[in-house]
Amino acid sequence: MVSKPTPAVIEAWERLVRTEKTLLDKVEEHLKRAGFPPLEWYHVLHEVDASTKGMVRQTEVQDRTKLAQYNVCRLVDRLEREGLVERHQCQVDGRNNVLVITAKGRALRRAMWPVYAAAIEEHFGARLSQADAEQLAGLMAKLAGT
Amino acid sequence: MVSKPTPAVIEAWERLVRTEKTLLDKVEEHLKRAGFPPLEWYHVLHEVDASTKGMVRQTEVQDRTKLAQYNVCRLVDRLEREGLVERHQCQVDGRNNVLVITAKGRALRRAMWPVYAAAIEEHFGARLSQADAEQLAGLMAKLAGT
DNA sequence: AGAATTTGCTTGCAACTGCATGTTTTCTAT
DNA sequence: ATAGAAAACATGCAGTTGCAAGCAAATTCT
Repeated sequence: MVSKPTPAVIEAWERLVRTEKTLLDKVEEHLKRAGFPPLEWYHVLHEVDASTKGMVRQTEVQDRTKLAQYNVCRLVDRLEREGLVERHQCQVDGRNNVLVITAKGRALRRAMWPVYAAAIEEHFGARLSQADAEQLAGLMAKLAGT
Repeated sequence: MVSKPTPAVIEAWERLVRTEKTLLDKVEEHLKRAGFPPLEWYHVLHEVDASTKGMVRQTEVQDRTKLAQYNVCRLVDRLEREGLVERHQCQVDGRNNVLVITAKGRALRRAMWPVYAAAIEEHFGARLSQADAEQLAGLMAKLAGT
């Protein structure tokens, strides 16, 4: 049986939802002002770039970015069209796509990071102590289970 | 000058973004399964219903939901089309719209709440202690400034 | 007062998302 | 070995969002 949320929980939820949206908007705005594509592009490029030898299965990206399957599919379409990643069929399991980041893709990711990082720091990091950051990470970990 | 985010800050940021998205998806899914409209509808109805005499200026809704202006405009279009709110021109300042919730709108909001609340509790509240919830609210407050 | 600016809201168009479904490849159970 | 189920990806269509531009009421400045 599921009981009702306490007022403190509701309060925390509302703040979480509102604050996170505001932060994302601000970060997106930084990227846009710098002439870069949306945050999701970065996240996908990051996943591909960060994984072994710059290749991942598409489904892996899905899991890690929490994007819907069809959104990853179409986002990869766009990335591919821009020459930022390549899509190959997996040799081992023919159902999978293997994504490979290109030099251009890696360059874009590298160029975006300083802007992204500065935005994170300005709107997020600068307002938190080290302990705060760890606390927040801990709370998110609690929320992320199953 | 803006310095770079520390690893702890980056970690917290990534977890925040990913976890929040996951939670929102889960909550949305609950509403959908119960045959209700999206969360944003609830949020807007909530703002209108919760304010004095069930009316607010549209711009107020914008501020409180953090939705873009054109999104509020079009979301209100849909709510109006469904007979959930009414849009009137403000007597005092002709630029403003005043939103008035209808009986139907109020009823929908009331019907949605138990489902929404249960989802919040299941995926969020149940994983946090009272102290956790307060801590999280506190952290969000720090992040929400200016 | 009259022009210029600001504020609040709307809208055409293009891009993106969600839903439902389809296709192909692999896995499972008999 | 084979039928049935599942996993991974793609896609047509309708609905939603973002951008840029627009309009109208109020405020500010000269």
